[in-house]
Order: sequence, then structure tokens, then C-alpha cells
Amino acid sequence: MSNKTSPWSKDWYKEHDPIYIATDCIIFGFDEGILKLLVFKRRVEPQKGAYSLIGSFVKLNESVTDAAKRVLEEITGLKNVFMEELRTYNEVMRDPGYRCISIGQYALIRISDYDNELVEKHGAIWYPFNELPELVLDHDIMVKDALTRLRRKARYQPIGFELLPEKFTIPQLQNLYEAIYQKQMDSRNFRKKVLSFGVLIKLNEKDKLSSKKGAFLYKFDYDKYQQLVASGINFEV
Amino acid sequence: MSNKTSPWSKDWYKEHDPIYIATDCIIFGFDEGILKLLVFKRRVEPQKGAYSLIGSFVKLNESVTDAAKRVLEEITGLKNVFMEELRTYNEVMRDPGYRCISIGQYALIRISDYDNELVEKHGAIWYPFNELPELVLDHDIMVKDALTRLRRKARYQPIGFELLPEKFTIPQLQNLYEAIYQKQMDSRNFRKKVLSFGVLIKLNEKDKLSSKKGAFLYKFDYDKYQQLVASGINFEV
DNA sequence: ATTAATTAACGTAAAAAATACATTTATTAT
DNA sequence: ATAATAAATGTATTTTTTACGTTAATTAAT
Repeated sequence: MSNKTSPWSKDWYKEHDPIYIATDCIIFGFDEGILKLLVFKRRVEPQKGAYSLIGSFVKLNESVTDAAKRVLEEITGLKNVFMEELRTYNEVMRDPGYRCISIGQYALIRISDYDNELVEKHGAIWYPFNELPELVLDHDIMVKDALTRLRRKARYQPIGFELLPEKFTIPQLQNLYEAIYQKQMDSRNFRKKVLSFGVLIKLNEKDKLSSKKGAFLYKFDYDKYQQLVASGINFEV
Repeated sequence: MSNKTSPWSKDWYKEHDPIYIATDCIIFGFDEGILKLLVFKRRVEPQKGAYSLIGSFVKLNESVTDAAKRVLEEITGLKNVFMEELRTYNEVMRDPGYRCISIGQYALIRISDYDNELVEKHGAIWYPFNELPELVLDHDIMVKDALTRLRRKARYQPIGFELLPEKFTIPQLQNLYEAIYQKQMDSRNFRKKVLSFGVLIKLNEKDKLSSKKGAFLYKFDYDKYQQLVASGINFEV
């Protein structure tokens, strides 16, 4: 640190340049068997009609997470989304208006929990991940980075927790993993593997929406999951 | 994003609060078989004598990485250190002076490449990782986070590249991994595993410093390493 | 010149994990 | 009663990981 002036004095700060800080949200959802992303369609100029991520400036008296939660609640009506920091986007010229650093944050959510009318009323759209339009600024890069992170995260955390409804079937869970990794998996091996973690509780109910036989519903054993994460388990499938 | 004013116009920015942005560097080194961290001992009040990480404010016309490189070169004389972003530390009250977000960045370096006199002249010290003093602000947390990240990183990248001298022996590489993971490994299995990656080139020279028999020196095959990283290999040992 | 000391180098067998692969089962609609 | 549909299940093979003891090369001391 510079030591021309005493750190932690007002004067010391005045020697430096404050910068605008924004946060952009990369929100993954899973619905109807496909991975989706929450995007925002601009309704005013400039760039009217262009798509972007949902974002906001960070205020002096709020943390970055709080800023993201604020804008997300505004647009989707959902509170308590667990946001995780991705990385900063801090290139000097990334924003044509003014020097602005954006902190990317991502989350996985259950689309079914949302108030979809509210989402659409605010101009936000759940877009199938495979058909995403081009996004403004460096938002495409943010999305690419988030997918990479999501794949890595899935290796040490059972992400189904966050993306699936409370009760889900094993074929649904497999769909999710296939969507994230973009590849087919063997259903026998998949089932064997996920059950071996011992964090799934089989319920006495079936979901009959996708087959005549119906598939048993499961839920996560949250306590057991916490123990396993603490022990450093690898949840890779 | 707020749409009271057109984004990317000067006025739009003026509605928001700029914030001070700093970067703090968590620099790991490996020397004499032990993992070390570069820390800075404050020579002026307040907190004279306290230890901190090396850091700097980010200027309007420099990227966060450039800011870190600038301060690192100043203190250690080393240019071109490859810094990687850890995460942001953005709690509203983390800094008692003023709202300031710090972006933690970490690097692994070869201590032998450094100008140690320069390091000490600037009041920096290579501290054995296991004997670290308490650090100011939230720097202790940054260090803890960086070690976690380093361990994770080691799973998909051969970090020896960055921490060891150009020529190194397999026992030295094992020491490094034992230091990072804080556990003993079996030398036969370790050797087998690291050689199986196919990124080590055996040289016709021995290092006789640590044994009478001497150990063969190796170097990394950088091209092959790049290929393997691209293919998503797991370098876990 | 011989011996003692020191760390490097090496291979194999057993256990565990990952993979490949096909049939039967429960249910609904006709 | 039958056809249609997706769910559920097991086993053999291959690959990976783990556990473990002996010999080899060199230097320093005698």
C-alpha cells in the first residue's frame, strides 16, 4: 500500500480514484428438462431490443450480494436467492460510458418457485441456454464463465438441491446433469452413482407425468449432504 | 439495470456511488521444502508493526491485474507474475476508513527467481505458511481462501510449473504437494502418478543437494501440458 | 579401499471404482 | 386383453487406486 499518508485516514482515500461498481447476475434455471438463463430485454434506447443480464450498481451502503438480491427481487419477486460470486470484469475499457467494474454473480434456481408473470412484466425472460441471443458488453463472456463454473461446482456439490423442486425423480436429476454437461449418461450407472452418495431419501410417491409406470420421487437429506461436503466428498457423476 | 436515465450516458453514472477499489496479493512461494507467503510489515502508524498482505488501490486507467503487478514489481522486483483473481471482499464495514472493496489475487512464484534484498528493503518478508502472524483487516480470511483455492487448483493444473524452479526433482515436487495438502504421500505412487501425466521431461542431470545418490532433474513439457489442460484432465495426485 | 550412511528409484498384487451393456416391471390407454 | 411407455435393476470387464519392501547410486568416514 502507498504510505504517503496514513492509511485509514480520510485524506489517504482522497488520493485515490473511486470507481463505479456494478453487479451482473447469471441466473440458471431448470424447467421442462432444459437449462435456462434469465435475461433482460432492453426496452429503451440505446440498444433498445438488445439482451443483457440483469444487473445493478452497488450502493455505498450495501454489499455486492445485497445489490444483486435487490435487483433480482425487483425483477423476479424472489427473495433469498443464494448468489455466488463468479469473478470481476474489470478491463479498463469494458464499459463505453465510464470506468466501471462489474462483479459477476451466479445462482441456480427452481423456476417453478418463481412468479413468472412478474418476471415477464419487468421485461425479463427465461431463455433456453442452447438458444441464447447475443448479449451486450461482455455479458456473453460472463455466461460462458458461469457455465464453466457450474460444471466445476457440480463436481463437489450436489447442485440438484438448488435447481430441482423439493421432490424430484432420478430421471429428472439425470436430465439436469445431462443438460449441464451436454452429454448423455447411462441411466443404470447414473442411478447407482447418485444413490451411492447416500443423500437421497426415497419417498412413497410417484411422479406420473413423464411415464405410465411413474418414477419414484426423492428428496435430499440436507444434514447428510452438509456432512459429506464438509468431509470433502467428490460428487462427480 | 436502472432505467431512469439512459445507460452509458454520463448522467446515468452520476446517479450512482463510486467506491474505492483495492487489490491485495496473496503470494505463495516454495523454498527449502516449505510453503511460504509474502507478507508486509507496516513501518508507520497506525498499526505500526502489524502484518498485512501487499496491496494497492486500483487506478482509473489500470486493470486490477495491472495494479497488482505494479505493486508487486515495486516490492519484489519481479515482473510478469501471473496473478489469478481469488474473489472480492466487499462487506460494507470491512475497512474502517471508507467503503472500499478489495479484489484478492493470488500467485504462485519461484522464490529463487526473486531479488530477496529488494523484498526486504521494502519491508516484505517471506513467511513460512505454518507460522503466519495475524494479519490486518480481513487479510487472514483472504489467505485461508487462497489456500483452499490453491488446493482445488492443484487438482486440474500442474502447479509445480509455477512454484518450482525450471529444473526440479520428483522428490521436490512431492514435497510441494505435501506442503500444499499438509499430508504425507507414498513416494512410489506419487512418482507413478505424476509421470503418468506425460508432462515431465527427464534430464540427464542430477541434483545432489539432498542426497548422496542424487535425484534426476526434470522439466515440464509446456506444450503437452497445454494440450492436457485443454482436454480437461484431472491432475490430482 | 572398504564400509556406513543416505535418499532415489522401482514393481506387483489386492482392492475399489468406473464402465459397458439388455431385460423385466408397473402403469395407462386402447 | 393388449400395446405402449418409461422406470428399475445386475453383472462382468476394465481401469484406477492403494498398500507395501528392496535394491541402487553416491559420498564421507575410516
